[in-house]
Amino acid sequence: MAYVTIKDVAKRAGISVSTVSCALNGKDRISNETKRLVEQAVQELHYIPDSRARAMRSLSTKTVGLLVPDIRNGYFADLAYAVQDELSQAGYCTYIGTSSENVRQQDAFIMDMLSQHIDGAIIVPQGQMSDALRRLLKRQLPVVFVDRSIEGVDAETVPLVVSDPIPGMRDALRDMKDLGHRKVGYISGPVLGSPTLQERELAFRQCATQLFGEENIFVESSGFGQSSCELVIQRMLSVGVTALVFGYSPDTVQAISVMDGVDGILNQGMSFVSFDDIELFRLIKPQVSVISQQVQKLGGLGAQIFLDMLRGEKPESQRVDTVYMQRGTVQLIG
Amino acid sequence: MAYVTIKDVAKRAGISVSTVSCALNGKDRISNETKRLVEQAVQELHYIPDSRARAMRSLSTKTVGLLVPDIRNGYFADLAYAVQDELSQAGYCTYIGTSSENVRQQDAFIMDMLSQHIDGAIIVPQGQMSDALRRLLKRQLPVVFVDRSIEGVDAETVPLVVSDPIPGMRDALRDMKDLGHRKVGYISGPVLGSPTLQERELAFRQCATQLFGEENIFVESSGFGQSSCELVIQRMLSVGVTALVFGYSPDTVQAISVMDGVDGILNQGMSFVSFDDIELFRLIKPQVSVISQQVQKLGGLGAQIFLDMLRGEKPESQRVDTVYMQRGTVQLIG
DNA sequence: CTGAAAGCGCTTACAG
DNA sequence: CTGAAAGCGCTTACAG
Repeated sequence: MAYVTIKDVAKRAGISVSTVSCALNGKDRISNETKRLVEQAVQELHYIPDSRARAMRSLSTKTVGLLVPDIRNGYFADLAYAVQDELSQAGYCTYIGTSSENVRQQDAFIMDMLSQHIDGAIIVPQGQMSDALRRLLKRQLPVVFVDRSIEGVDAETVPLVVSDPIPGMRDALRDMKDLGHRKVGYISGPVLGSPTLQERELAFRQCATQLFGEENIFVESSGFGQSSCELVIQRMLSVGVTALVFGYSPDTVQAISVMDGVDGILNQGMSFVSFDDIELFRLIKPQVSVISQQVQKLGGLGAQIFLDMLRGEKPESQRVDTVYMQRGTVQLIG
Repeated sequence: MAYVTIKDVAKRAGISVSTVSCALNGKDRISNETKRLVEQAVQELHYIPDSRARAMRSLSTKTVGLLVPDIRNGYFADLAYAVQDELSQAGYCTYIGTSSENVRQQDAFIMDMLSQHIDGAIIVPQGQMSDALRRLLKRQLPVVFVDRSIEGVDAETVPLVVSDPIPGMRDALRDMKDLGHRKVGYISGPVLGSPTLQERELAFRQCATQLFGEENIFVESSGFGQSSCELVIQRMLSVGVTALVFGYSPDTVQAISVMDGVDGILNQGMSFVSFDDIELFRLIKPQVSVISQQVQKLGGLGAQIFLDMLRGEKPESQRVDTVYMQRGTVQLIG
């Protein structure tokens, strides 16, 4: 079945192509009679405008690219959903791509986007600057970074939508203090090259120092591989730490899995809180206390700022407060 | 920054647009010298062909639509990843859309796809036939249904890639029998209007009857809402059922969550197995025994069949065997 | 209020 | 081996 074109509609309605186009796009003053004719022909023929052809003439393609590290990760799936939801309401079609935390794949996706002439992109960058990313940026298209940033990219040109670790961190640590904990630890994840994780660690240092004193806080600056997980926790215990903050949720998942469940950790006398309110943490018993980044909010806000930029407004970076959700894994000491 | 076009490349290389086009697409016999010239100009100018313009002239847009019920569901995220991976290797760009188990949103996405002139679509249909779906099908574009089917759609025109519940079901039930269970139950989920779930229930009835005898199998034909979950299990226990198969993983998740964890169910004296090998089932302790649909395989196969259709081959529906993965939730009776 | 014409960036026969 | 021309489906000034 061949596609119905605007020509077919014009022929059917007995008027010119340009008039049909105007009628369809609400341009000029078209007589009601003509509008009706067009409407009818469109219905009868099941005409669907070719957005590619349309895009070639107008400046906009009404498509935007969304790049996430991995769509299989529940956190990013939530983010993608929120972004797509917001954009589709504004009439934009979202291309979702997965970089697999891998520059090659990221670049391939960006080049694809570029060749599709997307109107802009929302990106969760990973690692550093890359060729394709540089090219995308040079295009001067609206681009927003969400959840993570890249060193050396000017927040003036690429606004950032990331969460502010402080509020959630502070509340979590206060809760620990209220429950009698005196020494607290932090496991920071693969902090190298991730400004977000670096900032998170800094937030811990600040808040914890204030509440517990510098001599009572302990930080393990890197995440752990399969083997060392129990070791790290043992080490923390041996210096008297009784409550832990996990800065990187995959570490938490691993710890839970390796230590024989949440209870395995608690039974050692270690309370804990994790970043990221992922589904797993809500489903297992006891539920894991978290510092939520409010990812739907991050995504929604990212999309909104993006839409603002499309409208020509000056972009402005935004922070979303993290929120501490008290659940079962921070227990009274002793 | 304005886009670099083929004209710019031609000018830079000092040759005509058509020659550049031919050189780029490997058509005709172009002299090596000319090829080099083009190559160089492309490099210098950072030329990226406009795929929309290209698509308008050729028949294909090199894009395909992928519709899943909800990308936030880990199962579909895995599926989407597998499909996208396979298609991108073949040079196709995948639009991923979420229907939210909602016909309106599904139709909006399909109409979008149609207006983008996708080369075809891979769809996890939900509910019944809809207007937009009918239109998509009428376009005679390659379409493949994955994971679910729709009543009244001819498998000749829309091949189906779904899993075969029998192998996994049989092995699961055998395991139960080996461990001493004599009466088994099945909770089927929202079976109405879902041929896949219906078939799954049938598979249970067949296999279980064979192994345990008709009088020893019990089926609750609908999934449960929040409240009745414990009730259903109690009812099963009261008739002597000691092992359960969940046909619909959201039911399992709910049961685990409501019954205070996996142990909450096991402690009542109820062993169980669930369909779908989702991440959660692997992370909690004890791990949940599952009947896996091998979703990556489903997705990959769906994409392959789709690509076959694009090449003009006759489509053929495929089955993927389910696989029973024995883990901790089927215990020795007594 | 309506239509003829030009052009978006590309490809594809068709001459040369 | 290379180039001029037509055309994909649409929109957008510009006349009328």
